Amino acid sequence: MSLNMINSYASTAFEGARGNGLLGLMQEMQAPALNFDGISQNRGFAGSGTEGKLGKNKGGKKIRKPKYAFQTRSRVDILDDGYRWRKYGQKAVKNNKFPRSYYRCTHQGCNVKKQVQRLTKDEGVVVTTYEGMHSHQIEKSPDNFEHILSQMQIYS
DNA sequence: CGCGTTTGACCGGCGC
DNA sequence: GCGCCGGTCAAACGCG
Repeated sequence: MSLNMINSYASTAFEGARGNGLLGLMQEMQAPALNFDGISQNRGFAGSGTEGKLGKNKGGKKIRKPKYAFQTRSRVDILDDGYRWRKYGQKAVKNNKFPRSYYRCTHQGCNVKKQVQRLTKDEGVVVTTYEGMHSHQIEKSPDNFEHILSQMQIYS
C-alpha cells in the first residue's frame, strides 16, 4: 500500500482533538473509554488480545486491555497513520454489510493491532480501533505526517 | 526476490 | 455437549 493513497479529506469526530499534531492526538487517545453513538454491536469494547483476558482476572486483579477507537469520515478506509500495517484477516460483521479488516503492525516486537470497520448506516464513516501501543518510531517522515494531518479536518 | 494481501480453514469461548 | 460466532493462522498469489 502506498502512502500517497490518502485521499483529500478525512474528518475526525474526536473530542479534544486539536491541531497539535497527530502525535499529541495519539496521546490523547489513551483515555480509557470513548463514547460513540452508533457503534456497539459487539459485546462491548473490551476485547481479546495482547495482555490479559477480558473482564475479570482471578485474584481480583482487573486488567483492562487498552483499546482506542477513532471514528473518521472518509471515502477510503485506508487511513495511513504513519505505521506499517499488514492485514491478517477480514471478516464480515453482523448488522453490517461491510467487512471488517484486521491489521497488525509489521515492526519487529510490535504487537499493535488495529481494525477498520465501516458503518452500514453511513458509508462515509469509518471506525478505526487501535489496540496496544507502539514502542518504536514512525517510519514515515513527520512532515508528511503533518501533511496528512492537514488533510484531516477536525469538526465537533 | 521480498513483502503484503487474499481467502478459506481452524480454534477457543460462550450460549443454549 | 453441541453449535454458533468472532478472531487468527497460514498457504498461495500478486506486485514492486
